[in-house]
Amino acid sequence: MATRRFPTREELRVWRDFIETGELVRSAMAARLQKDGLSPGDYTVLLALSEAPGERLRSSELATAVGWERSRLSHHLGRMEKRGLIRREECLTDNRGAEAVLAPAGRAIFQQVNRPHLRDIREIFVDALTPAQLEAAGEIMAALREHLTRE
Amino acid sequence: MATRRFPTREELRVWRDFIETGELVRSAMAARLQKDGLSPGDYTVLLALSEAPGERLRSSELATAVGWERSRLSHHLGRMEKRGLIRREECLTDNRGAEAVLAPAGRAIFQQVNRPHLRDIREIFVDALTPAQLEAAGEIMAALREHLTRE
DNA sequence: CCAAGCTGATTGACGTGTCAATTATGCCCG
DNA sequence: CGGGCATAATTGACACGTCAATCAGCTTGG
Repeated sequence: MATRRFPTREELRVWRDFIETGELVRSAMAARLQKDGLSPGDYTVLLALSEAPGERLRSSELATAVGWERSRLSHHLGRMEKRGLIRREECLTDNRGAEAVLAPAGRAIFQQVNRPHLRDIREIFVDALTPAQLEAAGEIMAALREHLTRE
Repeated sequence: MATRRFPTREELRVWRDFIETGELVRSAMAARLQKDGLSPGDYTVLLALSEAPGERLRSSELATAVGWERSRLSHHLGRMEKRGLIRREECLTDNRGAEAVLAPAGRAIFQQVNRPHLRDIREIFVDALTPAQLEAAGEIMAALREHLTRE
């Protein structure tokens, strides 16, 4: 079969569903986190720092750990620092470097939020799908990623 | 089997893959549209207006057509108007109302961008998946949506 | 050694999205 | 008819993300 130039109506429908449902799911999760005053980004950063040795990471390591651009992380850490969730310290081994350190308030809110958040993942995502669908979802995401990075 | 309290490691992996892959795919598409100077939001609005009778819609109809909150639409239309992509006119039948009208520049850019965009959907999304995966994706999105609105 | 270039991180400008407040008009009931 | 409530839309404040520019410190080849 020759490569079709344009998607069919049905393919287009699935594409739009993919985009819109993704937005719906993310915003549903964001709303739940927001009740405890955290954004999804906040949670991501707090999780990474919580798991890091000494609850601290170089900015660049943190950036690759969460898959963000440096600049995005820098802005986000600035906001989190202002709220007292993290501290910034200079790096001893490289004077250019900066380290982000989990602050007490950050540790406290993370511990308070983590288990409810895991339950929310189950309620919003896992419980919505059959085991077969969940497996298929994993494969679909892998295929999309693979295809994207292959270009 | 009793309802598990927390997701398993594998379920968590799929959840994170779902979120991250969604972001990857959306940003890949955004990058392609950006080459023609359009954001995904711009495209959505231009598409809706192009298909509307008279290439015009009441703000509230446009909002429900694209599934946005009023306020978001208002901000976005403001930016698009500043760039000359749309015009705003008063509504004759309801003095509170406003209509968004496709401007010549908006029509031109949309016609220029639409076919390449459809090709991009095929390249980024459709071509990455087998027909079975595409069908499964549709069902998974439907299940997630259904589950969300059911709460 | 030291200038040139690379790397780590921050900053500013700007587009985008949400929430709450505001403005203006329509509509209904007493 | 007119006070009160609903509705249409906008606005302002702020969080978030990207891009390009910047700055400081490391590193290396001539």
